[in-house]
Amino acid sequence: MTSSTIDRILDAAEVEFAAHGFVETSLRTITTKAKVNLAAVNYHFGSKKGLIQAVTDRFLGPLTQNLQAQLSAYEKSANKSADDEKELRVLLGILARSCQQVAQQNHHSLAVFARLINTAYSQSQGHLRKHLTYQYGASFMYFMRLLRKHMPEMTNEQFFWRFHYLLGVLVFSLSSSEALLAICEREYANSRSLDKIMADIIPVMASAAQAPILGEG
Amino acid sequence: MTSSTIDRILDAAEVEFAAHGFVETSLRTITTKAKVNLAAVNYHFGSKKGLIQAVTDRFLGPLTQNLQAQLSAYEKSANKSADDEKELRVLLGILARSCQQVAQQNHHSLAVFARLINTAYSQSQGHLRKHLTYQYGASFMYFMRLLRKHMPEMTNEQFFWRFHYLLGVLVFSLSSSEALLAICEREYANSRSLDKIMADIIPVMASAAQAPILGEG
DNA sequence: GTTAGTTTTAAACGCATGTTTAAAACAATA
DNA sequence: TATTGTTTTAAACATGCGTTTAAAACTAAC
Repeated sequence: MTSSTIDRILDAAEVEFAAHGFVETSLRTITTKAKVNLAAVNYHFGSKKGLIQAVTDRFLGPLTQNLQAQLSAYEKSANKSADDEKELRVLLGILARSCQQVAQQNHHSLAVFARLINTAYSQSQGHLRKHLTYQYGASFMYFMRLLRKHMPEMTNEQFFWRFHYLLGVLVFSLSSSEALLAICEREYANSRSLDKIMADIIPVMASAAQAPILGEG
Repeated sequence: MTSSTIDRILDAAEVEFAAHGFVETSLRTITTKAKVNLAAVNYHFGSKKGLIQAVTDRFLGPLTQNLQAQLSAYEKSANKSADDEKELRVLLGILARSCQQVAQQNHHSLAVFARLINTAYSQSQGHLRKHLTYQYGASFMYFMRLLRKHMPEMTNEQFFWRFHYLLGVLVFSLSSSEALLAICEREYANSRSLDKIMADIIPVMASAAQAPILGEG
């Protein structure tokens, strides 16, 4: 079967990328772990860049689809609260659930996804960020519009920044999850899980979203 | 003057590291920008790893010193509020001011520092994280202990996680600051600054710190 | 001015990387 | 079975990297 080669590469790449980042993971490591020939990556994905993009798309495609469905279901539902914080939690919960569902169904690593976003944003040139924005920007605009409704006392610019502060909680927590979970296990003899983190950060993000705005921005 | 070589290397390294990360920045790029010979890095710092550590230490040394001083001054001061959120803001403000002061005085980039923390945490092996913990852990424990006092309704473990969620806001915002500031300029025709971000996130982090704890952790 | 120690320099080394090549193996069709 | 197109393979390629070397240049002390 031909696609098993492709899938094995994607699976191995995802694991290695999550553990060691994109630059520090070599194609030789990936192809060895995937038990395929070194040249297979260039044959099937054209280049390492292509592979990274494929790993991304394999997650973001289903995610945006899932998110879109859940958000429009939410939008159609009648029982909305007047409490902004509550609605923010609902929306952030939808995002979290979407991520978890897609990750579980397709056996993807949330950590690699977070690291990807992290890398995309912190690179100053940001080819990856532009690709993501171009490809999936519309879906996330939808999510942002719904969030925006419950953060009414801000200008658009203030919302832009606040949104990225929230994103920081999510992205950093997931990016560092491996290290943090290990420290937690060692320090508190308590083995948490990524699901627990996801549940944890929803009220944190909701509170952060509603923090007062200081001065004039 | 001999130290000008060392300083020029450190300055150039800081800028390049901030822009392109540690792995993606070559010594050849650094030494070219610093207008020094390629071998100078290995002569003065032993290795690339040593250079990265030197860049770190040049910032973290003064930072912990500054922070320690400001925190003990804070601890000695009498006018404490009973309002936890207010005190959290004061403490987070001290951290922010410390970072800014040290960055400004020594002409360091806050962005590179944030990326360093980011990298240190998201690397699963985390040699850098362990070095930082070992070298500067005590100073930040002090800060954490003071924070802890105003987040009393949590277990130590819950505090550990909450603290890193807050850290996510700071680290992601600063790591991505270059990209975010550029987007903001383009999208809203408004040129913010890093200082504005630092001021912005204090109430956000304070609110996040006080978010309710769900279920049992 | 000679000497001893430090710093700088240009060149090379060894190695790991992403990529390409061309032959081999395989699959499907007629 | 012969043919065609696809996939896999092993080997090689070119490049860029961190590092090392040994000679040169410089600095300071005597």
